[in-house]
Amino acid sequence: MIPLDRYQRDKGKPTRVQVYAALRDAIVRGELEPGQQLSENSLAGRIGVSRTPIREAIGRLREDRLVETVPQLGTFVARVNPTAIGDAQFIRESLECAAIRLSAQVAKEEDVAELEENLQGQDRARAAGDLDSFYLLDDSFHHALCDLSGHLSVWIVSERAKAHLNRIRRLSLGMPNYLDEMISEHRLVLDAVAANDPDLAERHLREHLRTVLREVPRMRAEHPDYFEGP
Amino acid sequence: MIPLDRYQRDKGKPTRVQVYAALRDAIVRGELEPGQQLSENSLAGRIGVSRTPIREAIGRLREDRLVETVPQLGTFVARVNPTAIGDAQFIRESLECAAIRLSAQVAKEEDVAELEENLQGQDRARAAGDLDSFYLLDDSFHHALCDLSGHLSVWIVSERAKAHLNRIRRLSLGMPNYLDEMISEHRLVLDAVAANDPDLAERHLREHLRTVLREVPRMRAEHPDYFEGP
DNA sequence: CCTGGGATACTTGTATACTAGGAGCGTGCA
DNA sequence: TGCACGCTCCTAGTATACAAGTATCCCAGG
Repeated sequence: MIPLDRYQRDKGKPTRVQVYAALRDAIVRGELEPGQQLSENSLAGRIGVSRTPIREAIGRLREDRLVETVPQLGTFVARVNPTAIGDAQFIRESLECAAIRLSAQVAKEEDVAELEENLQGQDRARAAGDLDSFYLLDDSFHHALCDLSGHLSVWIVSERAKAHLNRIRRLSLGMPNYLDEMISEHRLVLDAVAANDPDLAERHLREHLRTVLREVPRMRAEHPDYFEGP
Repeated sequence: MIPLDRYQRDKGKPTRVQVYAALRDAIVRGELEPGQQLSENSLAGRIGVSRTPIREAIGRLREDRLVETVPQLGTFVARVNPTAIGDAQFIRESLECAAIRLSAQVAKEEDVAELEENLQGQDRARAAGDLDSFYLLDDSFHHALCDLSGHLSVWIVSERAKAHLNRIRRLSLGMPNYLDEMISEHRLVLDAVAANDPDLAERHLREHLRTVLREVPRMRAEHPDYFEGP
């Protein structure tokens, strides 16, 4: 259930970081369902380490608001919070749009070539219907665009802040025509960056990011138990 | 040396959160100097709790990049990293400027009145030469402006991301005329918000935030041991 | 049949014991 | 004198033991 092996190739005892990555991924991918309880003891037993590293991993998840823990009672996978999604979207949009303005100004041919290759990979993943690969390529695409700005820590901050948003993103991939839309929007963004046009790049990126957000109501209708509150 | 009592009024055993807040404050205020070693054992003994809550607090500080730990060797207060400052400034600027655009659109009279009161407090703190109070009021001012946007988690993310920047901010307060400059810039921002002018508010805020950044070279000249690498 | 109380089996939080590894110093040998 | 080896102490990392609190189930009693 917890895809630890994806983050732990060396087969030694997993570290807290690997435990964190595995749990986070399992939550974002929906393998651990909202509301489900995460027992430190059973996780420790199943993974084969003591409670200490498990606790540290859960502590990070708590800061990401991916889990909620009630003292002396239990730790539970958080439901998706619509307010948190809105906030995450705002943060993501602010950071990525600001970054891409710089990126568009400094992008060299080789940078564009690399992004181009990624984009073709997205096309292949779509043709193969491989949602997992597409999700990873999508992330790499935005990550690379962000890093081009030179502010490497922006992606790190953004990544942690948009955990709730990622859960929606992951869910949305199954919608019909959604991948086509994503790819053609990525194309527009990349072309603007290649043309070193910050204004156009920002506009297309902002539009693209909001496409994701527009899926929220549909996701909520399809997976009502994923969401919390009003 | 560690002002734990500032975060722990009830005199019970301090929690990990209180330990984190106290250590973070001590580092930002410069009471714990860059390069200084933080021993989990001695901290635990001095504060009167076991290593476990200390470790969790140090774990968060590590994520903030305020400390660096070398396994089996020790944990050390990080030196201020110029790259980290640049990144923090970029993140802060992106988030706060985006937020204030919304804030300026929705600000009501009572919001402005509250900010006005804060601003007068800043004036009193300047007159009294009370840097600590000024720093707190400055933070509240930006915090309140940010929250007006409705995206409450923006401040939380920004706060954690700009830890390195805060260390500079705190150092800069001693510069002559610096407080006057801060206050008059706050005035410009607040007036633009009161006038519900997003563009003007953003422009003044961006200008204000960069004033802080301009102090970095001077701080580096005065406290060379605070900084790392080129 | 319904309700109340208590044992019990969980939970997280904290404290402590143990492990592995690096730093530094002192001693002994060349 | 200088270098090298080894011992000792300290570190973080991990495992385990203990404490405190909550939900649940079962049984007794009305």
